[in-house]
Amino acid sequence: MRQAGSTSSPWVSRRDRAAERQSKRDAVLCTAVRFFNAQGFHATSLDDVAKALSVTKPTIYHYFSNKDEILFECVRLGLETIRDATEAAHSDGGPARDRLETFMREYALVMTRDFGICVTRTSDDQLGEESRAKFRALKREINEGLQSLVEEGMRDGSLAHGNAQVVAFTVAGALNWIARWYRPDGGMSAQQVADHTVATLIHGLIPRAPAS
Amino acid sequence: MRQAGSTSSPWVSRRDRAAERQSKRDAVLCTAVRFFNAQGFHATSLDDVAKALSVTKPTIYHYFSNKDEILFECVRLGLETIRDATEAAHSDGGPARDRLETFMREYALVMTRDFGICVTRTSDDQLGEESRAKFRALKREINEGLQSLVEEGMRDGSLAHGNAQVVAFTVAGALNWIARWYRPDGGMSAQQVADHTVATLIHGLIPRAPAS
DNA sequence: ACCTTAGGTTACTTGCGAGTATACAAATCA
DNA sequence: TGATTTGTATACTCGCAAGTAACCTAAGGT
Repeated sequence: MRQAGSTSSPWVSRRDRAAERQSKRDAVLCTAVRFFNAQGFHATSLDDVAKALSVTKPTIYHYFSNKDEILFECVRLGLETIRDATEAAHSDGGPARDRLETFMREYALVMTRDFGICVTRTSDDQLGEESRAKFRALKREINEGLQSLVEEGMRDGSLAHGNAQVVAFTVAGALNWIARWYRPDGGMSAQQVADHTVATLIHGLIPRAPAS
Repeated sequence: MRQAGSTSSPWVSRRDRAAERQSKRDAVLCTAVRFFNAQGFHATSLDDVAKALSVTKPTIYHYFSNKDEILFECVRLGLETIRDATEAAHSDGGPARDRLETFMREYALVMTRDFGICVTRTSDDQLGEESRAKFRALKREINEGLQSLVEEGMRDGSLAHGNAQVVAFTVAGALNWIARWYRPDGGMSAQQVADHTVATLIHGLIPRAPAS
């Protein structure tokens, strides 16, 4: 727990205390997201989460102002990872198709992890006013990033022409769905799932060589 | 309301009364599913639904034994349409690829309608014991049907070789996602969305002719 | 005329879980 | 040493919505 506090004196102060607070906050999120994914948000009481951490509910309220905030922080962690990947895909060089592929793989991997799973299981009616707005904004940002990547690829000829919006949603849907069916103990690694799913989307269902 | 009662005598009886009861049941489902889709299941109270129908809550309990049953009937209506389409796709003749394509289009269309939308917004933690089991069974049946169709296509050469399970989930994910983004007033008809999405999945993202 | 059943109402119970008031202990600060 | 801040617990409030009890009315069967 007591991480990187230069000297390991018993007098932990300022920076260290802040770090400890942060790590406890994180612990709440990690525990909460597992419950949310396993039982659903509404079916999870903060007493459940508290008990799993061997504390009581008011302790949780010491780190978060309400249940909404906890859920939002979970989805934020998932979404920001993906958003950062879109940004990387845009600033990198090379043909759009390659950048898209890299992005898709990263996206798929996030969907095999707790916070990513939470994103797809959360619908915005579970969040209050303000969180909902931020949640939607993040999702829109990601979708626009994905769509503009697709458009770029259609323009530079590395992707087949078509309705970029539909293509973007098709990709997003297939990738998001991973969160619903992937099980770590199911014979495939997360990486394999990501690779196969991306390959399916890229190459399509029908054979390449001699179209029927 | 008084439908097809042969003569339109004021003495409605037996069969007609049963039909009327059924139509009221259906009205509850139609109203409820709209609320569920708009606000989420938990955020919808049966008082809301009752008020929208200009009746009171106990009236609803006259047609359904609890809230679970209402939700389950909604998803059942959506899922059974899809399941029937899988069965049709299996019993029809012709190359598997064509049957798969027809099935996908039908699936996509269901996802633009209320009961289909409800299916993807419902996670099984919202249902009680028994309904949950039936819900899962239906979904599994559909997925197995889809997957075996894919396997058949890979065998007869009308579909590209690959991991049939991943392919099935990729298809299901892309199609299910339609329920999350399609808006009837968004410039595309349901049919167009279905066609474009299916085409994207079938042909893949990269161009067919001169692969870069 | 009378009983029964269907469909509906008003008014209630009830339980769960989010969020809070209050108190307490330990450590840091001055 | 005393004051203040931080983290935690115990024990509560409180509102909402699911589900129920009891009652009413009208129509159909006999």
